[in-house]
Amino acid sequence: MIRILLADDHSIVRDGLRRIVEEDGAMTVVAEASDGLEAIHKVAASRPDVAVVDISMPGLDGLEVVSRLRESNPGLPVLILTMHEEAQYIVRAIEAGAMGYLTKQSAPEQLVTAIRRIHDGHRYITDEATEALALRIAKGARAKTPLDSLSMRELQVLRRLGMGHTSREIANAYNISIKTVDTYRARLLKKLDLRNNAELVRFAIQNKLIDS
Amino acid sequence: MIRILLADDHSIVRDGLRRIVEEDGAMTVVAEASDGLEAIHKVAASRPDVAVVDISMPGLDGLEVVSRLRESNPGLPVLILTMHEEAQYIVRAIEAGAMGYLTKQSAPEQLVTAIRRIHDGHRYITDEATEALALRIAKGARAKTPLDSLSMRELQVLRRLGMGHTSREIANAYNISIKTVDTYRARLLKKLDLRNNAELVRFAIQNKLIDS
DNA sequence: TGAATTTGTAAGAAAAATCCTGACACGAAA
DNA sequence: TTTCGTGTCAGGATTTTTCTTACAAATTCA
Repeated sequence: MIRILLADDHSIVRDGLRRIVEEDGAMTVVAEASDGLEAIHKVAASRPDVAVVDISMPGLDGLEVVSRLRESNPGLPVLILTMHEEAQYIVRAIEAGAMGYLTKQSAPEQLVTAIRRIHDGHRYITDEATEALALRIAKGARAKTPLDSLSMRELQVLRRLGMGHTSREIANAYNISIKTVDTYRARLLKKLDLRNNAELVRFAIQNKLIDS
Repeated sequence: MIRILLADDHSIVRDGLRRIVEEDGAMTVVAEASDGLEAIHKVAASRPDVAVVDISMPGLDGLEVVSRLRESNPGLPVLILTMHEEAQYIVRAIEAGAMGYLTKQSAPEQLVTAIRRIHDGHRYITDEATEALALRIAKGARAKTPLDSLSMRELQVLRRLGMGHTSREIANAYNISIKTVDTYRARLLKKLDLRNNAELVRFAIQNKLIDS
């Protein structure tokens, strides 16, 4: 029996996922979390075999959760679930240490397959994801879009700023100093050649980092 | 047996919803759609008793779908599902003619309850939604779009803020005090129910006040 | 018509964010 | 091995934001 932790901030979605997973007799959801921090705590408490984590959650986002779990539970394979099919996230997710990446557009069977695969120690990456990854490698780390030049932290901060979060909120979310957030902001402005928050927001929207 | 049409562009989510709904023995999903247009076609083809429609879909969005169904199938009650808990959408959904409004943060049982309620000819609005609606009505009875409630100056300032201008620049442009600009900004935030510049920018972009 | 509200204008004070400069450790790359 | 990018943070000067209050003129409502 594969023991699973589900993290998604939409309880209806989470519940649906649980039913999909449990319909396969060999899997069971042992814990659910509605935000990143809760996910981390519940992993510690219920020691699942696999974690399925939505990328956009309040508090700690999915990427951050993966990073942290990588440290605290190196053996735990994490499957990233997302609504965004943008390639950006795929690469980030893999970099952060996710073993699988699945969009919610995928067929339900893929969820089950993906869980089984990563539980067996393999990676599960959808075709689109593979393509994006391949492309990335083919281009040889050469920055195609300005987005590629951003580090993970920078991307996270950009996303949050785009959503209208204040430096303080971001600092709290990631447990870092406001000053640090400030530094990322400065680096973002420089790298993206923008002048202020308004332009950052516009950039984030244009690049579909946030939903409209 | 309540016959349901499900429209959501994420098939995993859709599948989860279907399982939730069908677990209740008295409901069955007779059609699924992954975008707005498909939803409208399938309503015509399979004549469901209730339509459950996600608000954010490619092509026609949920609100548009509701509006159209209102014309073509006046008797069909529509439940709007959304990830956004923002008040804005609630009001618009009701205006568009939705009989129910539910966020994905809601408990799964609420979905079943909501479907049953609107099938019985009632409305189903969550408490948060009700509150938002009441607030809206209490505040500014009319006001077709929030934009209509803005004065000329406010609109000008909104535009500039959206373009990334600082209060100082705006003050200079119109030969008024920074403090005055500041007042407009405060009034904008209040009228539009926004919290900060980032949201103002987003609003300006969404309402096509600036070419992004 | 008279009362209430909106609009355009602005100040003061406190809190928060921005800007700029510098720093340091660490790992990866050149 | 030196440089570069990243993640982290600080100090201090400057701006911006936030909140509150104010008031006359225009407008709208009862």
